[in-house]
Amino acid sequence: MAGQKIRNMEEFASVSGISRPTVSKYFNDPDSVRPSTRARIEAALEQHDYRPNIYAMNQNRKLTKNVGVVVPLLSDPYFAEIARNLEQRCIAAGYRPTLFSSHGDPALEVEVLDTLRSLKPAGVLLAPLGRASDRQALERFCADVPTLIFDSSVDQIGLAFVGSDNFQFTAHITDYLCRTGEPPCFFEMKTPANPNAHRRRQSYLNAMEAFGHAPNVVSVDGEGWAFEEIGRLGGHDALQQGRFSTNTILCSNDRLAIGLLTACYEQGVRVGRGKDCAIRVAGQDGHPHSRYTCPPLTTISHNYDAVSQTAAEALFTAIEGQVSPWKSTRLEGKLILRDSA
Amino acid sequence: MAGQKIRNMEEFASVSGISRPTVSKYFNDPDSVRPSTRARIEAALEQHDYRPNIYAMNQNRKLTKNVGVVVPLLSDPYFAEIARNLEQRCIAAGYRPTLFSSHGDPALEVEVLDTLRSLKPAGVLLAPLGRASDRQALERFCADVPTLIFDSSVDQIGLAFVGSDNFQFTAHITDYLCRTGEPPCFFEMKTPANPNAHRRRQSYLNAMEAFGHAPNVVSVDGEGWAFEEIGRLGGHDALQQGRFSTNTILCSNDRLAIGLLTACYEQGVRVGRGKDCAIRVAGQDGHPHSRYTCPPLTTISHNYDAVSQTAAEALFTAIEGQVSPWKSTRLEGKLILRDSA
DNA sequence: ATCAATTTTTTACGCGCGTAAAGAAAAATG
DNA sequence: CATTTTTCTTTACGCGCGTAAAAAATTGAT
Repeated sequence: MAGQKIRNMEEFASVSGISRPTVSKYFNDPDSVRPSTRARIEAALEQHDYRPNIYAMNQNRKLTKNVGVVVPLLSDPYFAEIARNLEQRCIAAGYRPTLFSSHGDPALEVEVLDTLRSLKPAGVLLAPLGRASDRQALERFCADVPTLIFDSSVDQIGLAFVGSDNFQFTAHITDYLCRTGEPPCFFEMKTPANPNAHRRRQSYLNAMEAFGHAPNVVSVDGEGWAFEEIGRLGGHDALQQGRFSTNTILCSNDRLAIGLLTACYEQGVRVGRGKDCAIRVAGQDGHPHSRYTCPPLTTISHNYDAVSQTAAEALFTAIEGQVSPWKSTRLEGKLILRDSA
Repeated sequence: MAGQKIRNMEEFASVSGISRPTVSKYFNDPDSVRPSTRARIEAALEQHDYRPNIYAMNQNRKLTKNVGVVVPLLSDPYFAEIARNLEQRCIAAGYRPTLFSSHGDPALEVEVLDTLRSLKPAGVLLAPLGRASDRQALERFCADVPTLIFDSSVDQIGLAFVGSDNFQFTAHITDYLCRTGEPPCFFEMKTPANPNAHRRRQSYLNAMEAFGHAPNVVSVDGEGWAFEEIGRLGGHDALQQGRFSTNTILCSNDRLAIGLLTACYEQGVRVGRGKDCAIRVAGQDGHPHSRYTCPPLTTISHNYDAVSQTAAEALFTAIEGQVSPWKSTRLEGKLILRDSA
């Protein structure tokens, strides 16, 4: 860190003893220059700490190294966690990730895509809002920008889809619940934000039929992304009205389950698999918080690492020129047994 | 949206009938041109949807419209929520926010600041990691970039500090607990990540002295930002070893309380203010999740809106030229009574 | 209508870098 | 060693826009 301050690549090139175009080439891809040249540049880099002006860089490059990461709701730790994971993978692969959240609002999602477009990203990892998304806006965006859809699939949009196998999720945990006690009721939102919810309900119905049990879907009112509150209020209603036909409740997702647990507590209904417990409650997602509910929540967890790795790698190979047909990858979840069911 | 595609400001200027420098002036500040001119530009804007190239824009502007928002841990819904709030305020004020998280890692925090520096932001809203932060790196950054520190104060760095009044927080809730039952023990991490924790402990000691009660600080081991797990494990130990001298526990923060509640559940200790409950537990922060614990957590909540509004406005006025001396603003919290205490 | 103040137009340059082309130098090959 | 291949240097242009300066046009008030 000695020497005078470097103002631009011209100056840096001269102190490093390499021509500017070669230095430019190095910053675009360090492997594209001879090892000895690379060493000289990196030696100079250590002495003079210079960083290329990203604005001048991106202005002329046909493709930037920017990658957008978009999630529907960043205040949901599940998305925050997966976003963090994706972010790290982008950095490791030499890209510059930028994080966006639609905050549950379709209009904001469109705005995010517009902002993203002006960033001229090399690619985008997008978890759409789902049902509320502006389909056409998504399609137009995907036509312009290499976009990989994750978490929640919308038609056959983008380069590919990577997410969890919701059928397997629900089939697996329904199976577990049936084998260990009364068959579950299914607790869900009447108008879920996320298309995954429909798959889970269908999978529940299939699994129950396979077992020869009568299904019981309890759908509760509520719009938006405040799932806990929807689960709590809906849970109160359902409990008071005796809408649960068995002592076991499988929730469409963990956040709904968390709200339902609160409702149970508030009604004095003991939850768990102990003798003294009235009902069992299970969730789905492996939400970061599910470990700390009371009782800790039995759930089926996304394979966070595998989903984000598959998604990131698929995007990167697409960016780097590999053309492959649209593909949907759905990864299995892992049952996490805790005290609630 | 008719007409041919606009490639650059030159073309847009010609279709709008205004000269390019004036159009440029408009995009920099719509109010800087005559209303009639502005109307003509905006009319053209509706017909031709053109957006200036942000890279070319930012390259030459002395000051960009970028604002960095940095939080220590985005997967903590508290920070996610405040980040969302700040983001919206930036957009409303005509800035372009970019969100960063240090993910609890001091090295990452430094990297974030480096990345941010190359974005040449007009200003930064920074919630530092706290104790683990690289003080020197923070100072250097603040010397280069107008930075407003929020949530957790580090010396007298940056333009100003805006956060909550931790003394008031703890004094207020300690007061409540003392008046409604046994005086509280104080449950905290031995080596807290955040300097606010020290203020809260001190405030607890002061309050207890004022009441003439003997204080009892229970400090538990654990490094990092997995507060729930630290609270759970520490809670198990403390409960088993009988380290709580009264039936009331005030936790240094809500996430620790959430972990402690789980420990209580796992040990079969009933929490709440009912006759059949063994202990009372209270938290501090008004964490988004605190409503849904079992029992719902009594806590003292940050004034999210006021903190983010004060922080954002202070930054904007500083960016817009107002020089004012360093100042610390600490906002009071509001007690939220629920069933846990 | 007249004059001053404000705003816009015209003209021109530069920002920092990508990138293309042609020639020089270095490395690899035989 | 001569030859081919690869890499680097030199030179040069352009990207899209900010911005400065001087001239022209518009506005507002007298």
